[in-house]
Amino acid sequence: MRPLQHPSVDDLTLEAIFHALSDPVRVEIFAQIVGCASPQGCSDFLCVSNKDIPKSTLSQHFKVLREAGLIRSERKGVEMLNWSRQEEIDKRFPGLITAFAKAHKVQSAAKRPRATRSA
Amino acid sequence: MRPLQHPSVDDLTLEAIFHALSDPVRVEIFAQIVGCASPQGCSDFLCVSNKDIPKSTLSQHFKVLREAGLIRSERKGVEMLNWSRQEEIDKRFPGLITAFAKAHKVQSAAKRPRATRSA
DNA sequence: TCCTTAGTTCCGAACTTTAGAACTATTGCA
DNA sequence: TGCAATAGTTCTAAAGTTCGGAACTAAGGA
Repeated sequence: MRPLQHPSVDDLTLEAIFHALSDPVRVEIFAQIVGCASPQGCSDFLCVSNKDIPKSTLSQHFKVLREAGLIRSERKGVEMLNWSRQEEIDKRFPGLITAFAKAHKVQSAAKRPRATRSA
Repeated sequence: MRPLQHPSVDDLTLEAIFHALSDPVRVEIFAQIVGCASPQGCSDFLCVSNKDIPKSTLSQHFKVLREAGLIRSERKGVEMLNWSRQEEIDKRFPGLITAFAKAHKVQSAAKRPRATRSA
C-alpha cells in the first residue's frame, strides 16, 4: 500500500476542490467531517443518506477528498482517521469551506421530509 | 433547437454547482461572467487561458453552467447573451458565489508569471 | 434568395467512475 | 509465533461521461 498523498496548501486548486464536492456522497462525507471535532473512520460512512456504499467505492471517495486537499487521513491502528483541513484551506481560500458548510446546511434542511421548521 | 432550460432557485443543488465549477474552462468563463456588468456572448470564450476551445465543446460548457443555474442565457438576434444568476443564487446559498469569486482571484493571481505583487 | 455569423446536435473515440474480487496491513488472541 | 478478524486499498472490466469534428438550425443582412 502506497503512502497517502496530501497536497500542500499552495498546490490546492479550486477545480479539484469543486470536483471533489460535485458528488453527493462526498458532499455528505465532507460536511460531516467538517462539522465534527473528532476524526472519523472511513467505515462510519458505509451508509450515506440511507444508501449503502461499497467499500471500494468509499475508498475512492476518500482518495478524491484527500487528493483535493479537503481532508487529512492517517492510519491509527487498524483504521484510518480522517479530519478536515479547513483551517489550512482558509489560509488560501478564506471563507470557502464556511460558505460550503452553510450552503450544505440549507440544502439538507430543504431535502428533509417537510415538517414546518419553526424559528 | 430545443428551448433553454434554467432551473428555479429552489431546484439548485450544490452538487450541480460544484460540478459546473470543476472544469478550468468553465471556472474561467463563469468568473469572467460574474465579474462583468454586461452580458457576454458564447464566442467571447473561443479562446480561454490561451487555449482554443472548439465551439461544440464551448456550447456544452455553457449548457452545464446554465443547467447548474449559474448563468442565464437568452438569444439576442444571432448571438446568445449570458449573465450571472449570482443575485438569485445568493437568496438560497448566501455568500457562495462571492467566496468562489474571491478564491478564483487568489488562484489566478498565484498562477500568473511570477512578478512580485506589491501592496 | 443566399450568405454569414452564432450556436446546437449527433455520435464515436477517449476518459472517468463504479463496484466485485483479491489483496495488504494491523490487532487480538490462543 | 500462527491465525482470524477488521479496516482499508488495489485491480479490473463494465457502465457512464466528456470531448470535438461534421452536419445541422436559426437569425440577420445584402
